[in-house]
Amino acid sequence: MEPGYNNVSLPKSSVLELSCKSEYALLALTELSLHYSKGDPLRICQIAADQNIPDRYLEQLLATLRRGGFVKSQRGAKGGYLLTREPWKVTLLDVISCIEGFDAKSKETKSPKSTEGAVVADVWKEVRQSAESVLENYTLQDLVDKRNARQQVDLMYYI
Amino acid sequence: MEPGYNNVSLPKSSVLELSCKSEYALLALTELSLHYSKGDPLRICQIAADQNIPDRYLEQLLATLRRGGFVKSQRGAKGGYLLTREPWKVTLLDVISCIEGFDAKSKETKSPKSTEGAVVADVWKEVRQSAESVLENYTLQDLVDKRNARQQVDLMYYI
DNA sequence: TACAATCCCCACCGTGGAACCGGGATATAA
DNA sequence: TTATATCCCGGTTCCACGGTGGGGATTGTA
Repeated sequence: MEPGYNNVSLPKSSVLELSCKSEYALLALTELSLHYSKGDPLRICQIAADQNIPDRYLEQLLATLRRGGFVKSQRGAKGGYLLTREPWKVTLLDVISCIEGFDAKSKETKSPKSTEGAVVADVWKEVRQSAESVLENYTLQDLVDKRNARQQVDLMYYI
Repeated sequence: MEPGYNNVSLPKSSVLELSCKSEYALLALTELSLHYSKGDPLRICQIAADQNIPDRYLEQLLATLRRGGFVKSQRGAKGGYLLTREPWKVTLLDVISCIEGFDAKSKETKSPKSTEGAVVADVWKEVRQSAESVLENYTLQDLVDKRNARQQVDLMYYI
């Protein structure tokens, strides 16, 4: 058998964690959401500096988000990025699906041959759906709101 | 900044998937659960053949499970592996935590510096807990039961 | 005691993704 | 035209995963 993956119901993957990539993307989109009411674009290096993200890496992620229709870009001087949708209309699942690219991945259940394999695959599916339902219940606006609430608390502790 | 990981609340890793490793481990433990009432051990190559798992790889996983206290081994001729606990007392979360080794990982929240980082980290945590709660609600015995139920159905379709 | 069966341990390899970095082309405002 | 941005293509490093190999230790059985 060739190296790589054996015939199981799983594609590749690893642990039950969300990637740094997705976190960066959400941080950037939060920043853009905060800036949404004003119509001027935000530069990559601006977002990167504010959120402490390597700018060249962020560039790639924003490109993915642009292809996914979450942001639009304006090139040239005074250019940058803008949200295309209202922050309260974008769920975290939307974003993460785009970044991790598992839209095209929902078809790979691979028909596990053993009965046990199918049973485990069912559990896997349930776990994933449970995680996705959490992500589906938050929008970018929620992140902004949580951020503001937390800053209030931080401020109170500071005084 | 040196290459590798930037300072975010996430460790490494990737998507919301469970690994092949964990699936193999659960399949093997299901097999051992089926055999639990009889007291004789199961050989690695036996489990591997039944579940279609590469035996040399399964050996490593069983070693991990042994160190985790889920199975015990009997060496020498007529040796093999046995469950140490009753199948209904072992949750899938127990097993997967052992295999993926994220018991020692719950401390690495890395104190994200930005408020937004903390907000995203909260969501991450919630997602993880949601996934874990699903895994916590199933035991090895449940896998056996689901397997038997599914085999009934398969049999009906066969007739 | 010899021997075969079986687990044990350590080391290795290939692949693919994550997280970056660089350089040059292109578009745009001033 | 020039400074400022994004765009695009590529490369690099690191590491976990999936899998393989070899030799050693242990144990039942003849």
